[in-house]
Amino acid sequence: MNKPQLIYIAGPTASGKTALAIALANHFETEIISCDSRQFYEEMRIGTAVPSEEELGTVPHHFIQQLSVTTNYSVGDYRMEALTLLKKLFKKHQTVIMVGGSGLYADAVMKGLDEFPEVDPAIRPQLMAIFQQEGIEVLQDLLRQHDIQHYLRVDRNNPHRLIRALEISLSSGKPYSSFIGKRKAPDFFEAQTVVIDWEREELYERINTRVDLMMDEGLLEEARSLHPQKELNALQTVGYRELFAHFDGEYDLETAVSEIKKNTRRYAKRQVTWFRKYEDAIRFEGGTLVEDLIKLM
RNA sequence: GGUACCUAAGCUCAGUUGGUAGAGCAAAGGACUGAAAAUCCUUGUGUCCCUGGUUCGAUUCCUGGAGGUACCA
Repeated sequence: MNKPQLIYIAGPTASGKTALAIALANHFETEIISCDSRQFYEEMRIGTAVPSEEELGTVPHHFIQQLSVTTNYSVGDYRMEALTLLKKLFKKHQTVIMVGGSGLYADAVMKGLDEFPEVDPAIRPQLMAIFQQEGIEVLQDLLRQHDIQHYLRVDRNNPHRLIRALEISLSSGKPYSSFIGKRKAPDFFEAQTVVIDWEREELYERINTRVDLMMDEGLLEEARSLHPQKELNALQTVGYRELFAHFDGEYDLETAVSEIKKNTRRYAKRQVTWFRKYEDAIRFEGGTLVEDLIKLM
């Protein structure tokens, strides 16, 4: 018997993934799982462009607004839940659609993730305090002591990377690098990626237009209600941060909106970079008829 | 209409005592294993407005012109 198939719809923000995923799900009479790390949070609706009520009504969606912004959630959690769900879905469907712009999350499902030990939650705040008070050199020195191998290959100016490696090394007593390189891709399905490409200029036009639309739909109010929680990880998100800065008096509203547009464009660029490495992906120009793509597959 | 100042990278500007130029921002490229819409790295050739002149050599000095800004009429 053929293995079931996961079709992953990738593409930068505002490329039209949602509509394509729904069209494909209808065609295959199946369901959709999201791998958009911000659409998980129920309090963020407008700024993350979650599918409309109507769209959600047509096809069953999973991992959409199932969490509160106060939840601590990570790729590891997502991967486990997504694989469990996929096993269930594949009992009913030969094909399932995954859609979303968080490349790391998609890769965690399709290519696997290494197993790391639980970390003591007290460690990260301590490391962050060291970083803020004493500078990154201290983190670099610590990593050199605890994991010389990883020290030699990490991006040493990146505090997130240093802190993650250190919290694993310190709480397990074993170097971070001793845990990596063992991951395996899950073998109970085949994955096929579809990447939506746009001319850069056209994509940027779509982004600018969409940000204006979000403002019309009430993004300002949505952000205002989240402002008191602005320190939460889930709220380190384009479209919210800039408005928080506006509420804090850092920008006038007009500047905040143009910053949102700029930061969204930059985000899209990073996504494009990530998706370029998907060598086996089917690529097609944004705006192509969905019917043509279905024929192609 | 007159006077003064300006014209330099996509934008805002620094600079060259005459030897063809560099910052910030924007932008582009890249990395990515539990913070990922996060975080981090790399990248600056452009008729120095046009036209004559002086000079071995002009983006730089001088003449004329165009556009802009301010003030005076």
